[in-house]
Amino acid sequence: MRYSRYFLFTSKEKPVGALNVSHSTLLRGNFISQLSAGVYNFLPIGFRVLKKVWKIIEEEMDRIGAFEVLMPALHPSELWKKTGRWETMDNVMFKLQDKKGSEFVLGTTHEEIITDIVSKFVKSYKNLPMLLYQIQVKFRDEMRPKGGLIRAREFIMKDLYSFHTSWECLDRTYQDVYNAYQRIFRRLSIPVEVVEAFSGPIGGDVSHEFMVITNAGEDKFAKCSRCGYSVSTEIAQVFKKQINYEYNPKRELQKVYTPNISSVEELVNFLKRESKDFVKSILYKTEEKYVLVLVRGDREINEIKLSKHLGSDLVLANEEDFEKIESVMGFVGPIGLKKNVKIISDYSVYGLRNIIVGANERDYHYTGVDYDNIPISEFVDLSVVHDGDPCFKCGGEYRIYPALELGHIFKLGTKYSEPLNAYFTDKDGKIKPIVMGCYGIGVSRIISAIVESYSDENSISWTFNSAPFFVYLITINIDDETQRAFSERIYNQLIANNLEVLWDDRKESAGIKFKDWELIGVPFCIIIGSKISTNKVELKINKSFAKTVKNVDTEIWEHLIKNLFVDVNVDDIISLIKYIYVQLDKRYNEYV
RNA sequence: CGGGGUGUAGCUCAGCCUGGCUAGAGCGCGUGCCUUGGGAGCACGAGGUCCGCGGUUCAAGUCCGCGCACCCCGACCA
Repeated sequence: MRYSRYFLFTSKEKPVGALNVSHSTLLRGNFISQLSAGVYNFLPIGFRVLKKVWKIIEEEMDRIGAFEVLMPALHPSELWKKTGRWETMDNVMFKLQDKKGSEFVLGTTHEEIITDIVSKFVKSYKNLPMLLYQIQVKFRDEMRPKGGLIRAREFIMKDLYSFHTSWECLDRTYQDVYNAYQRIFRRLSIPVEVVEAFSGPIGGDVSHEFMVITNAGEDKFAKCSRCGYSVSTEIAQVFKKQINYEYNPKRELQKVYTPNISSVEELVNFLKRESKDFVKSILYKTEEKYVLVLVRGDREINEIKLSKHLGSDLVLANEEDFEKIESVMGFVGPIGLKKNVKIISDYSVYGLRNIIVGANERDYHYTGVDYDNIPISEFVDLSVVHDGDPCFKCGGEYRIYPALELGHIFKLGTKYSEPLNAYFTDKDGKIKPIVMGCYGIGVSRIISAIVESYSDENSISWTFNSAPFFVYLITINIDDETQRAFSERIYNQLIANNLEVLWDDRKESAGIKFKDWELIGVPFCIIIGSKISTNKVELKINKSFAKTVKNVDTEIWEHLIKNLFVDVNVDDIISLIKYIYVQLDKRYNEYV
């Protein structure tokens, strides 16, 4: 590709509103451009990267025997109503109507559609298991899109669905997909952490997330520094026997006047105490009763854990509910509750003395409360995991990492096959619901993840399998006939050897070309300049890319650094680049 | 969905408070000269629905109302 003819318009100015490296550099490098909030164009060079990632995913899906399909983005409402998600996913759906007034939705995900397809054709155990996937655009009306491709309203996703006669069969496929995902991320050189996860509204029991550690992400996970157990902070449990008890000296129980002060922050200031000296009391309503949940003031209740413990959906109590239990919103507490309300507490409250709680009376709190004077019916693990908490598996210490979710795999069971009537006839002639799994990868998000993992403010560093070109060829002075002619020979030879090259043949100053090479993030740079008169051509390697090369193969690395200046011999230059390309190709694509 | 902010040249922004004649700058773009190993220099030039609609006024980019879009913080979120 000749830069002078290409659709490539880089910018040296940092775009306003681009808060993280990937958003900023992808815009500056002209990989993407914004059409609307959370809606992006993939421009030619960005689309090249997308297709590279796409290809790796296709190869790994093929390898586990999945077949690629392409489903519509426009879905009639019927199927979504059958599974109930027309209502439960309403907050992220783009809904629309046709001219007749029939309702449609732009696909947020495709369980309904794929299950419908399979239900129509797959009727026998002989055709199971069956794996189908697609790489396609998804629509989610996020309240707040941000970070460029990281949280978009229209984005590209790989979604695989598997169909089975039994859970045992599903388990095997789940493991296959797990391994395939590991291979995909390894081939793209993305350092992922596999994390036990909450399955959320997609449903099902078991799930794993593939996360990359970065501040640009919006998720967190906890990892034990001793045993390595990784788990989403949404569900991370703590080891119950090792709570960090906080003992304060014992004091008299006192009722104190705290006018209009109900939040922990306000109380901290007003009473000159620390947030861990308070116990938050939150009143929940379950189907049949009220439950008051206690947690130390510097912690937050994890509603997923709480709901699981109570075995019921949760609703926060409202003003009316507080009247019913004769307490006051904002001043509720576990001492002197008039009505019988079940009180359960997070472990973090165990052992606390001289703590502060609401007095169930407007503008009053109790101080000097001891944990064993509160009628707590049980201590349970109910709070959001913190850095340093004891690991559920081994009692070691959790560390909390900020992360970006790239993939998520679920065992769905029959959640979709039953309502959508996807049944098969088994060997024994019995009709049974198909057992399903589903597996997603955020394809466009992967592009941001690669940039976040390896790049800085002014330069991207694509990995071997994601780079839009392998070689960036710079001709310092295109008006110099010797330089131009030599560059052209190199250019043609690179193409003849299937080495993807972007030739910066513009009539621009040298600095612009170097900066663009760095910004665009191509692994190799060949520089044809005035040193051609002393028979030398310079090779450069993207710094961050060099590190990845060094990590995977020191031999290739040694070979490289010996040859940063090479003699003007087209064949030698081409064979050097080709050699490195072939070695890396083997390393990343054959022996993974 | 709550709070805050912004909308003027392709991009980044000034001008608005205190209404007034031909709406500016830097970058980018075009032409010419010069230059070619780290985003050069000089000269000339093109480029505007001042977000939209309505109102006030002799007069609106500027003041008022409504709407739309985008950005930020929070809540929410496979």
